[in-house]
Amino acid sequence: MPLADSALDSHSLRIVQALAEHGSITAAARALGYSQPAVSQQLKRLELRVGLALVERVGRGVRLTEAGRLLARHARTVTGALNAAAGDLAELQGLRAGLVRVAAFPSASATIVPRLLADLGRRLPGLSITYVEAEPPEAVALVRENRVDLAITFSYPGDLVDPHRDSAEGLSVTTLGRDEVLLVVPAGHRFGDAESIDLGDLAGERWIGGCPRCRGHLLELCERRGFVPDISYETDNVAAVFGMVGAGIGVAVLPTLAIDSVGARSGVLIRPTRPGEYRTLHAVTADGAIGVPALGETLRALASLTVSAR
Amino acid sequence: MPLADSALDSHSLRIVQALAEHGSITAAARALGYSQPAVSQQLKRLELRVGLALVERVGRGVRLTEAGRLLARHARTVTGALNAAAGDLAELQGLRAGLVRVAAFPSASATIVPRLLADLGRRLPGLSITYVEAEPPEAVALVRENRVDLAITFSYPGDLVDPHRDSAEGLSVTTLGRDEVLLVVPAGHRFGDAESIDLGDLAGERWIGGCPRCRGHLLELCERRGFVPDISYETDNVAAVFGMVGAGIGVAVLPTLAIDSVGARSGVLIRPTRPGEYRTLHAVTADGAIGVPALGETLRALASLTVSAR
DNA sequence: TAGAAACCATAACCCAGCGTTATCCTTGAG
DNA sequence: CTCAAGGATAACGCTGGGTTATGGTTTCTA
Repeated sequence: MPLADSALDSHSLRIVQALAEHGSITAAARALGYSQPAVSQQLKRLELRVGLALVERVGRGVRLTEAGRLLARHARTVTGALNAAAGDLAELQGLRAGLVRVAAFPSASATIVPRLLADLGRRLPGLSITYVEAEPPEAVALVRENRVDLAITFSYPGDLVDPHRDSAEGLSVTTLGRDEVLLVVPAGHRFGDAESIDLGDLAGERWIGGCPRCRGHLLELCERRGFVPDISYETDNVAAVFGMVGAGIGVAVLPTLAIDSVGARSGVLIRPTRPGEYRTLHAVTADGAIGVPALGETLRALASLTVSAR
Repeated sequence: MPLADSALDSHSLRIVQALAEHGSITAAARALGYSQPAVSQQLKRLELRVGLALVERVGRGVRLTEAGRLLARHARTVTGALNAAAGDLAELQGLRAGLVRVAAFPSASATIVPRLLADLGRRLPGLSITYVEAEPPEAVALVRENRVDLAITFSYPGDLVDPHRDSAEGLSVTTLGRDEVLLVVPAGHRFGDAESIDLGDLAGERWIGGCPRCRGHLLELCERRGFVPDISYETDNVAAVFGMVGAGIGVAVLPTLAIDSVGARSGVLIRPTRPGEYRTLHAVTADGAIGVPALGETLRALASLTVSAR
């Protein structure tokens, strides 16, 4: 069969295209969600199949040869055609199934998601929604794997690990709004009467760490204030955080959604930080999927809910 | 990543397209060179990935659903783009490498191929040719696998096994000419003085079978004349056939190329059959590959050689 | 009406492609 | 000169995708 059938395939072309766009094997790998050796080996195998060099070493990097550039140009056509097919299929799927599969992190489960489901239930009774709880990296992976249509995620300023895998390649990421990060201190705390509390003033306190990403953010916040927090306990369980703070074991920072998810608790005070801290909420979908009517409606509903939540 | 990246790939689309073109999973499998379960399972996996039915059972066959037809339409674009890429790459390869890889059956090795190599050597000194001997089915497989650029094959009228695998899908098959099939009888044979010999007149003779395909053809020839040949010996070795015929052990039919490949032999007479019998010679290349200048030149040279060989 | 052929689905099995991690080498920047 | 960035290679494991075997259903033919 022709070269196209035995040597060229869409996956290989996608890799050549990523190399053309990102300039290095390492960057292309990151963009595609593979390791650097994976891309290096794939290119090597493709070169063997087509019988031509596609990349050449230049210094410590590589560049595409003429043959490689030729393939990269064709790759755009091929992936464009595949995306068009996927878009049409997704549209057919959306029209037919009227189904939107949603994933979100735990504190959204008790706050945003119930309101979203209620709102959509009223306005689009024929729409089916499935929901699974997943932290942002896992939720994004589910979108990439087409197991979920919409992921609600969050990111902190300065996050070193991008939940969208260093690149939103193949994803459509929409900012939904900000979720304020607040201090939780025991009732009767010496700064409890303040309208807001400077984090630096809590340098000597013991801290309750939250989820790994929240903890990472806490570390960064405190570092900016010039101290390293003494984290005595770590738990993802928001109610447990409240319990410990209420018992005077330490203080914590929690996002508003997390606080709202367990409701008001006696024995603790909640105060904004000075300056204010926030995390950003995102809606993540697959490229092209937004053309699916059901998903479009869901995103619009979600956006309006999170605007009013600000 | 979008559906295109995780669920849709060119290989899957090629299978959907083959089903659209050939009408059944069995026929699509034949066209693609796979077994029927292989295609059936691929379609099943694709359906799971895209989350839609692509085929539905109708009687003992299947037909494409709306989603399947949608994908088949897109498949034409995708495979067209891949073929364009392959064509450009092959052209670049041909221009650069100046290499043509040839495969042909044994009796061509001693006749057509040396003349081809000599002719091209004179006219295109910069061209490199590699040659491997292979019977037609194997030679065609080498073309399909892109291990060979050009295969010289033959077929007999009524061949039940098509060396091009039931379909020339992905191949370009050019008729080169006819190769007359002749009778080889011992010198002094009772019909040796005749200008040509009716096969029916040799019904009572003992026969020397040739290669499996030649033998198959012999059986068919004789069946048309109303008898079943008594095949005493079977060998692919043309010289051995001559030796046995010369020793009076039996008679044989051999194509002209086979006869020419070992040259004239004493002790045997060579006569045309009445009516004349022929096999057809073909040049087989991959679709699109003919655009490669070096291969184009080789094909032209081959065609002119085999025209003058008629 | 019965048997055979055509077509498809499924199961079990095997293997090669394709990802990973580990590690080393080369190049370039500071 | 040292360290970081980028790439290549090796070893390993896993899974997708092919095979054969086989059974079921449908349709055609005698």
